[in-house]
Amino acid sequence: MTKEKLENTEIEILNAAKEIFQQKGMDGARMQEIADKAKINKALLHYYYRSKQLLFEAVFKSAFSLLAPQLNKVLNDDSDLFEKITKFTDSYITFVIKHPYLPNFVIQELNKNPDFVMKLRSQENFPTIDKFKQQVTDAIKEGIIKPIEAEQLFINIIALNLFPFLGEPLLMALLNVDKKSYTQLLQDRKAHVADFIINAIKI
Amino acid sequence: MTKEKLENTEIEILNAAKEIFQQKGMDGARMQEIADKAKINKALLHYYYRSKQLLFEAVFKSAFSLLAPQLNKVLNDDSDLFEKITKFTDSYITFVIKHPYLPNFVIQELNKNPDFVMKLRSQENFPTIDKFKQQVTDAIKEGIIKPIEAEQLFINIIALNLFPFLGEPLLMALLNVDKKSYTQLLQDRKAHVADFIINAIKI
DNA sequence: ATATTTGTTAACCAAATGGTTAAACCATAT
DNA sequence: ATATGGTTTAACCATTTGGTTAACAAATAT
Repeated sequence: MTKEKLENTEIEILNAAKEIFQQKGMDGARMQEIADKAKINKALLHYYYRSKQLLFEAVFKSAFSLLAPQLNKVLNDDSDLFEKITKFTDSYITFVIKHPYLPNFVIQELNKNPDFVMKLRSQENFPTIDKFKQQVTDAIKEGIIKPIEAEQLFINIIALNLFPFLGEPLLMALLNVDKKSYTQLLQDRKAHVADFIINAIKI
Repeated sequence: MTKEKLENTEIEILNAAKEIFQQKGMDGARMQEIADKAKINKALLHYYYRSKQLLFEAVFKSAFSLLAPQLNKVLNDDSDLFEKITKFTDSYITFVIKHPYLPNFVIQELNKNPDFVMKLRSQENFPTIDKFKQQVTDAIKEGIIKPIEAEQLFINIIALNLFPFLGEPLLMALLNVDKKSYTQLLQDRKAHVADFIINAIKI
């Protein structure tokens, strides 16, 4: 079928582009390599996506729309503060195992092109901190946690969860462990990080 | 003087290369741009550094040799555990203000080329975790801090301090703050992060 | 003084790269 | 069967890019 073939090709290109862009970044990626991975002629890339820049943006938006729900688990989930910290910490590692290059890719390309953020803000479902802020304020008022800025707490949660993946090669070298031990270390963090955070803030 | 001129040019090239490579990465950097910034002819880059790869490696090693002492403040400083956490947290932000692109650059290029780590390990002064590990073990034995793996604690300290810079554009967007407010937030972290860590581990 | 080594440049080169074109292919509607 | 529309390809193109060359300039050694 024409329609099916079309969608297949278009999706095949996007998938190939995701792999290449996420591993090599905008600058390191080659259109020919994406075409090879998608097993199509290079001209087809332009037929469907016009230019490298537009293909890249499609990949980036798609990547961010996978990351956003993860962040929303902290920012806009209904569960109790401690519970959501535990849940996020536990589920995030699963997410990264499924998309190993994604968080690094998003952060890296955002750093290289900070104005890019604008294009995301307008997007549906862009995470906001308001609800989380209210939740932290309430928890403080109720005497459940020590006074802390919601922004700082949020940064801490994200930092403790994302950084071990962003800094993997550096940390592996500093800790002098191989890939297998490091993976074990990351698994141990599931139990460790939530405790660490909760200990830091609970009264 | 020849000697002076030579060293001047060579250093001028390295400085220009640092700026360009650290901002644009290996793939995004252009030899011509580096030459322009150093105000010399492009051929001189090759005269002094042979190839883009070698020039890049010189920049990378130089960058890492600036970062290493920072990490050693956590790993190999003689001061008391709580004190060194406070000192590191406080001094790290000053370091990053002086070298804004450096940590991101090191982590990014290490991710893109993990075998690169080998070239660093052999380097003089490469940080190791042994001393810190002993210190944590002792502090636990003395009942000063709760049981915790030294590796996890180290990752946490580095994560909480590095991530706000690595993820700056992302965090600015999520927190919906401008550059000025974000800088203020980072300043506030000087007081906040050490407390956060110490609260999490002290008995 | 002059030969020699070192530093610097303009011009050049081959390969790679993003992008285009024109023709072929192929499913479907008439 | 055939005209029509979107889909796919091989060949091509202009530009960019890392790197080289040969000649010139400047310093140092003899």
